[in-house]
Amino acid sequence: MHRQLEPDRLHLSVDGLILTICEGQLSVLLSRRSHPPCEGVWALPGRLVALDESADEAARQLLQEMLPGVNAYSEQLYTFTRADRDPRGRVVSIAYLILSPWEHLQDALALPEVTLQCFRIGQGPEGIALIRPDGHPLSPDDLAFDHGTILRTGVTRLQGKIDYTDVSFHLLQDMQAFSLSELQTVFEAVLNQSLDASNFRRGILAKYESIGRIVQTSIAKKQGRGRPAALYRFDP
Amino acid sequence: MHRQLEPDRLHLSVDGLILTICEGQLSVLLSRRSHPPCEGVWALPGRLVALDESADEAARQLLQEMLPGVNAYSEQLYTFTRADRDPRGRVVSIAYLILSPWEHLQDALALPEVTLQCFRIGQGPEGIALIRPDGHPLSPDDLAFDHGTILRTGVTRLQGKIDYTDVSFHLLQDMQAFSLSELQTVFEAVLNQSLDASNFRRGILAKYESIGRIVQTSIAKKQGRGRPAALYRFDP
DNA sequence: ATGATTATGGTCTTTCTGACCACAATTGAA
DNA sequence: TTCAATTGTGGTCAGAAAGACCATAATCAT
Repeated sequence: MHRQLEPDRLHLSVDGLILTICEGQLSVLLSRRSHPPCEGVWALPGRLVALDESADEAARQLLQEMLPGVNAYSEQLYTFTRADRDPRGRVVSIAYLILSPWEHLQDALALPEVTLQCFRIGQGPEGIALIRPDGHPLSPDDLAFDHGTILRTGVTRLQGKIDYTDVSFHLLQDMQAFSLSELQTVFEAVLNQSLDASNFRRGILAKYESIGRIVQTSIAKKQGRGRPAALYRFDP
Repeated sequence: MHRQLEPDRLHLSVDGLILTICEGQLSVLLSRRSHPPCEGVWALPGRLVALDESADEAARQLLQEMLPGVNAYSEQLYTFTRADRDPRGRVVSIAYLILSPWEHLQDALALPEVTLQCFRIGQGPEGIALIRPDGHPLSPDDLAFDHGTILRTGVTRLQGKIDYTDVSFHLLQDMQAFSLSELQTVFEAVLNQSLDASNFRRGILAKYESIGRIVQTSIAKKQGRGRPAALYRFDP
């Protein structure tokens, strides 16, 4: 896996920015590097692209290796090409924005061979910060290589497209049976602001129910306190 | 320039999707390939990325080579990585969306060493088509490699961000002295629909004049027929 | 002068948005 | 059991924004 990179050659890698909503907070999965460079530093999971595979395939393969069994939404985010971004040599990285419900990730993270850890993404007026599982804060700039830039780019992109695309549904535990409050939680975590429940529901239903992309399955969920929520199904 | 690509190695290139508004129509600059593969076929201008330069630098360099003296707006569009996209071998291409006022391009296109040609982009219900300078139509799929896909991706992206970013101003002849009709022409060409002049002006001024990004230079342009238009300056 | 043309400002109606309230349906505590 | 707290759902209402449309201003061609 950690074979030497040849100098004077261009290498292509994919890096996965795996985002999820954990306990109501936007979070990212990071792995601690076990080899130089940046040994011991937290980084996005990455992988070299083989000569016969596309970047999309490589990203899917990466996900398979890092989180066996997880089938997540994935889209190309941006390509990072600074010549000095990797001290080993010329490595161009195509970053992928990967979205998955926390419940799916949880199972994979429990596997012994999986080394990824979940960091909360705190969003303040000065930008974003990472909160380690033990509560310790971390700056994006503390990540390996230019992964802090990738993180910021990805979060901004996600925020930018959450309300004119369908990405939010891929962060739901089950897009075939979700309540509007669950969807609202996704929006609030991504945008880092609370939304009015009534207006939110009106907006979502106007956008999706009128064209049949969302239908009420009329099954009432009976769980926590409060009135049980109606469940909906999303048509991707 | 057309040195052999080595097999079993990954090559990185940048392709430039140079868009402009020519005679009120969205247009793209293409070059006819003079060497195999795809000899004689129209293609986006492209260039290999050197080992010591970033893709942004390579794109700027490409522009310098193809259109000396033109200083255009440029942003990364998407990275195309299909393993079989180039018959010569493994070539990953980072596409750049490049926007320039037609008046600037015109000067460069007149130079004898410049071989680019301007194609109108016709937008119908079935997608886009290219109109050669001689009036002959051409499908995007007739372009070399996957350049048709790049073209479609770029046009869609431009349309998507024209009304929440500042890209439109980079298609104006002079963003330091333009009339609102000129800006409206840009919008109409990109979106391929006519807009109400009154509502358009209200929208633009509300978005930009209130925060000082646009200021009226109060110089009246005296040219064609009709009432002379007030000129504005855009602060980038 | 006169009509055609383009620019600009305004109205009016409809739609969308945000703030807010009322009530429904559940749970947990008194 | 009753009541308070909690969560979900529907509605109102005012203000903002968007779209259709008209009126007028300032130029040019004839």
